[in-house]
Amino acid sequence: MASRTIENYLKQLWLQQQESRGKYVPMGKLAALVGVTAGTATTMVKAIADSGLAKYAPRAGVRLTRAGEQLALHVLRRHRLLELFLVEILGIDWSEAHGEAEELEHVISETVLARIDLLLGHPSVDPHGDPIPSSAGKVEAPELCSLAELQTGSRTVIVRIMDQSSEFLRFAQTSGLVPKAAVVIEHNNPQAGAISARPDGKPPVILSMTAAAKFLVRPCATAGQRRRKSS
Amino acid sequence: MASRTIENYLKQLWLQQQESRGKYVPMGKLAALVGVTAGTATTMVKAIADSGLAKYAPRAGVRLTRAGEQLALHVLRRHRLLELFLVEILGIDWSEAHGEAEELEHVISETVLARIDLLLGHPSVDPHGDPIPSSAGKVEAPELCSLAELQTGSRTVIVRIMDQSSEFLRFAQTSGLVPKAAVVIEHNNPQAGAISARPDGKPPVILSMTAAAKFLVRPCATAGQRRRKSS
DNA sequence: TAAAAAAGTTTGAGTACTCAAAGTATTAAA
DNA sequence: TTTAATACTTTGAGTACTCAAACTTTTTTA
Ligand SMILES: [Mn+2]
Ligand SMILES: [Mn+2]
Ligand SMILES: [Mn+2]
Ligand SMILES: [Mn+2]
Repeated sequence: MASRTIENYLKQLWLQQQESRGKYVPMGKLAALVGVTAGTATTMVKAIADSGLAKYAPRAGVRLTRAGEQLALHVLRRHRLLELFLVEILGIDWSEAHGEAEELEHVISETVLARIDLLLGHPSVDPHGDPIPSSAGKVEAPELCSLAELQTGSRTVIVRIMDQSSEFLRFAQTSGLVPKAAVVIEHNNPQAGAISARPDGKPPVILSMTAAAKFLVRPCATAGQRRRKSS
Repeated sequence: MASRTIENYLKQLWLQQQESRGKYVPMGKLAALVGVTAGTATTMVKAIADSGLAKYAPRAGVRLTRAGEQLALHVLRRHRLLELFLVEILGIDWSEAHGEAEELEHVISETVLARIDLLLGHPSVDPHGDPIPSSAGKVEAPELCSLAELQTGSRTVIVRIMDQSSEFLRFAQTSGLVPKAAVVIEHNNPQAGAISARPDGKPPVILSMTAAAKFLVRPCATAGQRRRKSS
């Protein structure tokens, strides 16, 4: 069994590989994500590579092997099921669930995980809209566009939030920008570099393009155009 | 914050001190409970004593200080609330709950613990009938007698089981000897060294005195005599 | 009471991390 | 194209455990 330290490295690696479409993750990036110095990351990555969970290319970066990916997805499944469980069953605040799950993900047994999964009705997404990998280690993340890409007058529904920090999540919650919330884009002038989005039954919220890009939505169709089919 | 290693030492120390009425716990005993060699226990105990959580008397043993006791009770509270939670909410088997809780007790936050406590309705005993320490660090364990002490013909109710091993718990469960079960003592001849107890609606179970002593009951009044008042 | 057994302690070494600081390779700037 | 900045790696050392084996003290047995 992988130690909790290694589980954290693998999970961050998987998450980062999603961002940078399969490219080698640079050491500095990984070190920052895990919260250690670059030297520590280098040492650990070499050990991880030796156990066959990743491929290490000196001075280029690291990439998970198939085995490493599977293990990472197992950890991610535990993390996301736990987040949902904490929010739905225990009533823990949305913004705190991530931090709690970060610890619990390493000590929950398969038995307990299976009961949680059952109790939640085999859910497919966590409280932030992130997909929950199956127990067989599969995830399907549909292509989504963000609030930043929608034109003035569009109506859409938020499905996923791409930031786990409790400050951002608290802001999102008080603004009403939560998964399943219907939203109208009141203004999106590319020149302004900011948009105004109004969640159903709430006052409009002003967002920078950076902030708006963190809210993934569906459907993507904008006011003037119909969107082409996507997988 | 105490590491999970130290939390385990403290908890075992507290549990053992209950058995041996406050006497110093010998190193060998502690080592066996924690599952390390005597040398390791000696080293760790010296460190624990240095941080003020225990008093170490070389070649005599260890004893918790007030601070150590409080910390131990906090761990025990987490352990027992978790056991009940695992059984009641997640439907984990009675015999497995202890092992699961052994890991979880070190990573649950105060926030999550408070929610579990609330969800369970501030319970006072765990699934084995062990009392749950209050958040202020108080436990009251009423004086109880065991099945072994009852005379032939006595009727009583099981309230607590003094063995956490999953084999013993499975045996207890299939026999019907669980907390809250009503039991009649069919035979208890001191010369035989074994008793026969019949749980309500179940066939009688033969128990050695050692096994019978693990089932704590109330009331203690036997067939022929009335029991004197106890605190 | 001396020898043997048991219980406890110390020492030396190993694992699994971690960091700071020094050294090396790669990339960007001048 | 030399120089400087950046990224990465290596080295040496520290923490928090752990064990095996040697040693010491206490208790038992003869
Ligand atoms: Mn984690
Ligand atoms: Mn999440
Ligand atoms: Mn434990
Ligand atoms: Mn218990």
